[in-house]
Amino acid sequence: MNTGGRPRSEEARLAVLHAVDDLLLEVGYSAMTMKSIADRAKVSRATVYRWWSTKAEVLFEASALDSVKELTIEASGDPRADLVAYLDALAVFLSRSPAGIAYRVLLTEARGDAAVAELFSSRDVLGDTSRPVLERALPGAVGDRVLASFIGPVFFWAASGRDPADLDARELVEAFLRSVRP
Amino acid sequence: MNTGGRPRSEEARLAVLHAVDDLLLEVGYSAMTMKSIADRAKVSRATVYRWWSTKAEVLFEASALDSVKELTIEASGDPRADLVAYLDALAVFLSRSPAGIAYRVLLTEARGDAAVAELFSSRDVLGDTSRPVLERALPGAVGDRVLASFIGPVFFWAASGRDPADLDARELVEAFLRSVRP
Amino acid sequence: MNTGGRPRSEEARLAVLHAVDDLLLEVGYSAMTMKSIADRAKVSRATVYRWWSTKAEVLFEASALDSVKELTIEASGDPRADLVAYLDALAVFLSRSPAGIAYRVLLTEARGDAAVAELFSSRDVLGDTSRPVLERALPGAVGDRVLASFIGPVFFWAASGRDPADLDARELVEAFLRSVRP
Amino acid sequence: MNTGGRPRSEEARLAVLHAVDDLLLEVGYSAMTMKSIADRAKVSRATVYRWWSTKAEVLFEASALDSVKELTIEASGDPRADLVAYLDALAVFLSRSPAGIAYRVLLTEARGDAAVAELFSSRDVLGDTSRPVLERALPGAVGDRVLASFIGPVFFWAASGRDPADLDARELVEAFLRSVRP
DNA sequence: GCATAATCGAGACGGTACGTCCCGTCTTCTG
DNA sequence: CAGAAGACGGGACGTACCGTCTCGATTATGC
Repeated sequence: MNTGGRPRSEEARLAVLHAVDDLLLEVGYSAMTMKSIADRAKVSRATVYRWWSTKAEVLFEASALDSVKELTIEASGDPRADLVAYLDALAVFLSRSPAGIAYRVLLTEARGDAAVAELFSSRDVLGDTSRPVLERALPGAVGDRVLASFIGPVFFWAASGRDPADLDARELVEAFLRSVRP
Repeated sequence: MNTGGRPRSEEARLAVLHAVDDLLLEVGYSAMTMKSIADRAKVSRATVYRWWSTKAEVLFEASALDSVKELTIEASGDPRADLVAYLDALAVFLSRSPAGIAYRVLLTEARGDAAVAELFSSRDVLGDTSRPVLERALPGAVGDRVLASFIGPVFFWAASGRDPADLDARELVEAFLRSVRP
Repeated sequence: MNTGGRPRSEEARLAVLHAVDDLLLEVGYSAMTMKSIADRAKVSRATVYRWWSTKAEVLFEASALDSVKELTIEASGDPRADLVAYLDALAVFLSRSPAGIAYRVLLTEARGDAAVAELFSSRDVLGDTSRPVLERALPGAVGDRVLASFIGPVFFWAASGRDPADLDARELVEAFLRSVRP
Repeated sequence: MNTGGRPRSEEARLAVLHAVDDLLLEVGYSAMTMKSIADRAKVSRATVYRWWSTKAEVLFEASALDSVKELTIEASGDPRADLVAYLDALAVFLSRSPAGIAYRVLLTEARGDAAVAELFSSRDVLGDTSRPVLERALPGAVGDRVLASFIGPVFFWAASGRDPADLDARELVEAFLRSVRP
């Protein structure tokens, strides 16, 4: 058996992923086309299609790694400070980071596009990154409801286009903690 | 003076708005095209363009009226019950109602499309409808932060595709009230 | 029986006919639209359609009168000079006059458009105007073949875009006369 | 160096040229649209536009080769017979042949459309094909005036919709020769 | 070193939506 | 009634992108 053939160009792969990041910020999701991605990456259109079926897929791969990286909070020893740090990171992520913008866009796309929904089924970025932080502060009490109460306010703030700088994460965490501990 | 001209067809207007509602649910926002709207509404494409510039605009008009209607909670005399009713209505709105789906999609579209962002600047549906209900329960204390804490959890729940039936609005309201009243 | 009603506006009629003449020269036949005619004539589109079915019809009416006028040669007493005068008039008509341009365009349109062909069946402008002049020079000898020999060279000259000033009508008439009188 | 790219489809090219020929006869020039050409040729509209800017350009290419072919008269040894043969061919060409119809239509279109006029500047089909035949009969005497006298009558005959069968080419040639040789 | 094989670029292909323009018809108001 | 205004359904315009394809050129592997 011949396992030969020219190997995939890592250079091309990275060029595409970076192009997608750039274009998302510059022109937005709907104005970003497979053609504009290929042109920006200086790669042929066929090369993009060879490795990704849709722009949602490219975008997902482009943001997946960054998402976890940007939302991972090291344990500082002070669980309450970690919660504040997480919300701060989340606010910036959802409002400013290409990966976070991509996350919001793809989440919206997921409704009405089963292929995109499928991408999310394998990985719950916000849940996976927030749960450890929450567990440190509230051991054993972290269900979906509590998680939504923690993340929701910041998520809504970012989604509705408000400035993350106007958020007071410390105040939000205190309110959150009051809400779970009567 | 001649004020002439054939009057606008109300029939055509409504057909378009209904077509948009239908298509949003059936095929989703990005697969919905101006052509498919016109075809579904049995209206010429030019007629759609005559009155709306983009599909975002049609969608906004189609959902604006319904949005307020679906989120308006009559004062029952029990402010706490009204909060519960609002969150229930909000969960259904964001997860199931065409108007609510449209709201989420347009909000995402607003980032990176100034024209869509402009549409929202004139009308803050969630704020306008929730603020009166909150004011009845917490007179004088309703800033943006409090509003985000109230709405956020449900918004996140719906945005991440979770079932609104699994939400316990009563519990959410109690947690919310604990968070604001130390 | 009611014979009342507002009478047709002669002003509008003339405005349309002049607009057609102007547009034919300025933008050519195919770029001339019913809308541009109406706009140029400062007349409503419906008014144009009320009196003419197609732009070919307007053009025909606009050029019919002028055509005969421009090609009618008074008998000078010298039949040969009249032939020269006719060819000179014909060259200018076909190359420069709006009516003549219209004539050539409509003649081409006639092939493949029965409605336009119909317009010509009632009136043979070139035949009607040239025949009397020819009869004066060659009594009794004017068949279609002779007429074609007389008109043809100038017609071809104009049709192929050559300058009418480069034509020597006197020489053409002499050649023509040599050709018919052995 | 990469000179790559999928090669042009000769099949598509011919399908378009034939479609144009067919449509010209069936529906005429103005009713022939770029869309109808593409549909008839079973080719995408973009493919037509990729290679030709306007329907005039397609039509020109479709008729150019045939035009010369249909109007080329082999020297028979009898110059006078060759002139008759040319006029016969010309009459059929202008009245019946798709290429000839196209020639007449484009010539009319050339007035008022500089792009079409440009097409003709590179190639004078009637002049190029008739001049050699004329030179054999009248060596050294073939100017534009003589050429117009030779071609004009047949051109007018065809342009005004008369039947080419009613033309007597032999008689026309004799008249022509009388006109040039006193 | 030389076939094999997969990648890469370039760019044509059939297709579809875009937003615009004009078609010819209509509906309403004004003169 | 005529005429102006202008909306209507329809359809072609020329452009852009879709996803697929067919090339020649390149870069690995394995004989």
